[in-house]
Amino acid sequence: MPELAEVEFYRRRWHEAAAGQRITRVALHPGARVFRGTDTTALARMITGTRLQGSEAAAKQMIFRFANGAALGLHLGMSGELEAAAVGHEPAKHDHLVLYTGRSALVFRDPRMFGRVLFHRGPGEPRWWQDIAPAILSPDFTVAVVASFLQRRSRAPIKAVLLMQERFPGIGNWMADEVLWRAAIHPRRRAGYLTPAEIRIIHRKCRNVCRMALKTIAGQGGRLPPDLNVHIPDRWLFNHRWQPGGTCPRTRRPLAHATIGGRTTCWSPARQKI
DNA sequence: GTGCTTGTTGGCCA
DNA sequence: GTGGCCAACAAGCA
Repeated sequence: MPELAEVEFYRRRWHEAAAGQRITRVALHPGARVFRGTDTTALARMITGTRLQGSEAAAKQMIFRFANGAALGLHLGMSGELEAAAVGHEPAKHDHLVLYTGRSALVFRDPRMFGRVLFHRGPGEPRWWQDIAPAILSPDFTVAVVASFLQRRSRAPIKAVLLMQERFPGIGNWMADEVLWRAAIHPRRRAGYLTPAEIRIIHRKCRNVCRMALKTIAGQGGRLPPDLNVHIPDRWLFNHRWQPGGTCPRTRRPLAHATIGGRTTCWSPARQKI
C-alpha cells in the first residue's frame, strides 16, 4: 500500500501519539527479515529511555529522531503499516517492532516483510536518509531534470520510468497510473519519445498528484482522517482502477489492465492512446 | 489448489 | 559501464 502520502499518514500517526514522549520499552523479533542488516541490539539499547524528538517523511521512507541522537528509519515495503495502540498492546504475529511510551504503543507491522527497519547513531545524517532523491514537490524537481532522465531511459515504457525512485521519489504503482491518466499518456509509450509538451505535462501532473495525495490522504491542518480508504474523490482513477468492469471517471469508457514495466497497470484507452 | 498484490534488489543479457 | 527485464523475497486474500 504505502506510497508517498500513505507514508506521511503513518508518520503522523506515530508522531502525534508519541512526540516528546520517553520510550520506556522496545519489543522486537531480531530474526525478522525487516531487520536485515540492522543491529537490533544497538537499536533497542539506544532507543530505550530516550525521548522521541521529531520525525520526517521523504519518498517512501521515514526517520524518527531521538533526544540522544539515535535515528530510526522505517520503510513500509508492500504491506507495512504503523499503528498507535494502547499501552497494553501485546505484539501480534507481524508486529516486528513495538516502542512503548507511558501512554501508547507504537507498532510497526508488516506481514510480507518487504519493509525495513534501519538504525543510525552518531554525528551526521544516516546514509539511507541522505541518499534519497530530491522531493517531487521541491524546487529541484524541474522539467529539465525530468526531460534528461526520460532521455536516459529512452527505451523503457514511461510507466516503468515513473516508478524509479532515483528520480520520482515516493511514486508507486497507483500514483504512476494516476499521473499518466491525468496526463492522457499511454503507460506503454517509450520515455525517450515523448514530446516536450508531454514531458511538461508529466512534470506538472507528478506535482499535482503528490500535492493532492498528501492533502487528501495525509490529512489537512495536522488532523488525520480516520483511515486510509475514505476521502479519495471519485474523480480520481484510484477509486475505479480495481473495480470489476471499472470505467474511466472522465470518459465513462471501460478501463484496461495489463502488466507494464513488470507491474499491474490500469489506464483509460479512450483517453490514453499508444 | 491458483493466481493475484500500492516495493526493492540483484543477476542476467544486450 | 549502462540500460532493461525479471525472478525472488513472504504472506494474505479471493
